[in-house]
Amino acid sequence: MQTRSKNRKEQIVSVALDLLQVHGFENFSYLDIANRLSITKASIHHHFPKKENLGVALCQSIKQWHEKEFGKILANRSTAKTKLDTYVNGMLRFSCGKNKICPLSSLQVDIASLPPAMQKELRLLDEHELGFIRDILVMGLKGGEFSFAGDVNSQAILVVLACKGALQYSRVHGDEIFEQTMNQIYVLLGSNVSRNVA
Amino acid sequence: MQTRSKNRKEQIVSVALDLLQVHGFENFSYLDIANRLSITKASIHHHFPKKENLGVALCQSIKQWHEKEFGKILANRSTAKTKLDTYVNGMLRFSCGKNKICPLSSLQVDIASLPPAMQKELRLLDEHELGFIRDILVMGLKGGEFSFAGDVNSQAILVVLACKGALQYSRVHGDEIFEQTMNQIYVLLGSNVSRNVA
DNA sequence: TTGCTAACTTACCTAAGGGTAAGTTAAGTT
DNA sequence: AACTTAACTTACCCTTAGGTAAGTTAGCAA
Repeated sequence: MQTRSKNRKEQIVSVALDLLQVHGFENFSYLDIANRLSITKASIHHHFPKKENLGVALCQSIKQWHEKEFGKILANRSTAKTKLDTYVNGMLRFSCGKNKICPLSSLQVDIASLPPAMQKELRLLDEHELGFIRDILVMGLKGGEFSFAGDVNSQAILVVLACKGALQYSRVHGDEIFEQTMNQIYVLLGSNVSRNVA
Repeated sequence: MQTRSKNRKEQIVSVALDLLQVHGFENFSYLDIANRLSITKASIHHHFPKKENLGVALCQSIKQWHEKEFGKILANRSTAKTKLDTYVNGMLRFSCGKNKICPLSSLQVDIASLPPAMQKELRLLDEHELGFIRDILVMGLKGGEFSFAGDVNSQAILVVLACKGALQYSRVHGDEIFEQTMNQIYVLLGSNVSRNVA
C-alpha cells in the first residue's frame, strides 16, 4: 500500500492540471491520475466524488495561481513591456511546457461538454486574465511604451488570444512559431518600428 | 430499415465535421453519428472501419473545401480587405455557426491523442490555410491597402490565430467578442487610423 | 432471372469510463 | 489503550466506446 499523504488533494489537482493541458478535460480519466500517483481510482473518488468536483477544484486552483502571479507582476516596479513579458515567458511558457497548452484554452474547447459549474468558473477565469492584460496595456499606453490604434479592451483580447493561439499552434508546428508570433505582437503594440508599406 | 444512399460516406463525414466542431474528435462517437443519420453504428464501420479512417477522411474533406473556397476567393477581382472579409465572414463564421469552433482548432487541441496519420493531415491543412492568408496580406501590402510593421509571415500567423481564437472565445463569452476582435485585427492591419498614444 | 456487390442490421466482444459500497488501515485525540 | 476520523483498497455496477463477424437486403448488370 501507499504511504498516505495529507496533501493528496493537491497532488491530484496538480496531476489533473497536467493532464488537462495535454489531453483536455474529457480525455483524461481517474485511472490516469491514479496510475501517476500510484493509488487507486476509488481513492480519487474519495477526494472528488464526481469528476465535476475535480473540475471545479481545478478551476479554482488555476484562479488562485493566477491571482498570486498576477499580483506579483503588477506589484513589481517594472515597465509594461516587462510585465507582459513576465506573463508570457514566466507564466504561459513556463506552465505550458512542451506539448502543453494553456489550461483555459483547453477548457474553452470543451465548453459544450463541461458541467455548468465549470463553465461558470471558466468565464470568471477568462475575465480575470483579460482584466489583467488590459491593465498592463493601459499602463503601457499611459507611460508611452505602447502605441496602438483601436480600443484598449479589444487589443487586450487580441493579445490574449494570440498568446494562447501561438501556444496551441506551436505544439503542432514547432517552437519557433511561438517566438515569431510573440515578436509580432510586440511589434503591433507599437514599438516605433518602421511600417511595412509597399 | 433505412433507404440506402449512395452518398452515405459524405453524409457521415458531414455529420462528423459538425460533431468535431462542437465536441472535438475524441468526444464524439460512432453512435452519435449513427443516431443523427438513423442508421446503425456498424454501418459507419462499414464505410470507415476505424475511427482513424474517418478522421483522415474528415481532414481531406476539409482540405477539399479549403481548396475550393480559397480558390474562389483568390480568383475574385476584389480588394485584399474584401478577400480577408470573405474568409472571415463567409468561411469561418458561416461554417462555424453558433457554438462551433474551427475544425482545425478543434483538431489542434487534441493533437496529442490523434493518430499520426491525422496529425500529418492537420499540419498540411494548417500550412495551406496560412499560405492563403499570407498571400492576401502580401497583396494588401503591395496594393497599399494594408500597412503594418514586422514580418508578413508572422503577421499572417497572428491573423489566423486571432480569428480562430476569437471564434473559440466567443463561444464562451458571447458573439460580440468576435466582431470586436475582428475589428481590432483590421485596425492593426493598418487602416490609417489615429494611433492610441497617451 | 440470376447473381454479384455494397449498404446495411443484429448481435456480439472487450476495454475503459464514471461511480458506489463496504471494508481496511494509518494516524491523531482523549 | 480505546475511539474516531479520514485516507485509502477491493470489488463491484452500469454504460459507452471502438470494433468484429455473420447474416440480410437493396439495387444494378449480365
